[in-house]
Amino acid sequence: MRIATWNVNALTVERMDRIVGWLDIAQPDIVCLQETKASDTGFPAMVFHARGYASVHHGEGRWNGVAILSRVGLDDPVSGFADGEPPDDEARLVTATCGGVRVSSVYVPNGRAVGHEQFRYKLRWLARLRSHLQADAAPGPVAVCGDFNVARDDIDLWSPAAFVGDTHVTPEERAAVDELEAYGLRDVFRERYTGVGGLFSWWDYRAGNFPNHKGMRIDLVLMSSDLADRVRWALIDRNARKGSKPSDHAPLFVDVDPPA
DNA sequence: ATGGTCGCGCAGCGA
Repeated sequence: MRIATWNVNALTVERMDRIVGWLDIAQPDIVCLQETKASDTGFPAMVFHARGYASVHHGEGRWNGVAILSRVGLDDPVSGFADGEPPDDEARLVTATCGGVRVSSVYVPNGRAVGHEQFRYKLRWLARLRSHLQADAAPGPVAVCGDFNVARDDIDLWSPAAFVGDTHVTPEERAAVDELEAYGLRDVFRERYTGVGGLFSWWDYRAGNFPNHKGMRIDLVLMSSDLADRVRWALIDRNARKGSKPSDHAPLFVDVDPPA
């Protein structure tokens, strides 16, 4: 079973062509999308349906927006946090059961600048994600996939010096993701490429950063151990970042023996 | 060269 995550940076016409073309080539079974920037009524569910994918979308229109596509079933969808607290103002989380896996598509707030109100929101949001996972917990494997806007280690940066004092790399942000690992989720891509640098999932559009290999690894697939132990391989599909009108993120996919 | 490019939506902000 192939599980993918991709921050697509809006579902423009050109971007939809890319996504559909990528589905045809990569043949993922489950896809978590972020930054659809679509309303729920504007989400092109029929395009995905025609390719054999059921879908759930949680959107707000101009900004954010997350979705899950699945061709191995899609049940019990939940939009946003399931912790019983007041709903988040922004559409950044959607959860569903696909192929026996409880899958969440997450778009963690960017944080804007260290100390900014949006930075505090980011830290609160990551803490609340853990509460959500605990509240949503049921027996069986879990996969939390998406744009975490956190580079977990300096090896996930093209240049650690370039990010001193910036968001995405602070101890507080990294600790917030470590808390998810303490809860029992594993960064399965990094497990397969221990100590290997230069493996990025996002590149700034500006200044030729992509051809110059100036990127960050901020998109993650976190899996519960029962699933992480069954991973066969993982790949960031850098080819999908090439050419005209790309997203600024590349898709990450993980192949796993399906749960028993 | 301390900027650069996108998307949204029609100015300028957010990433």
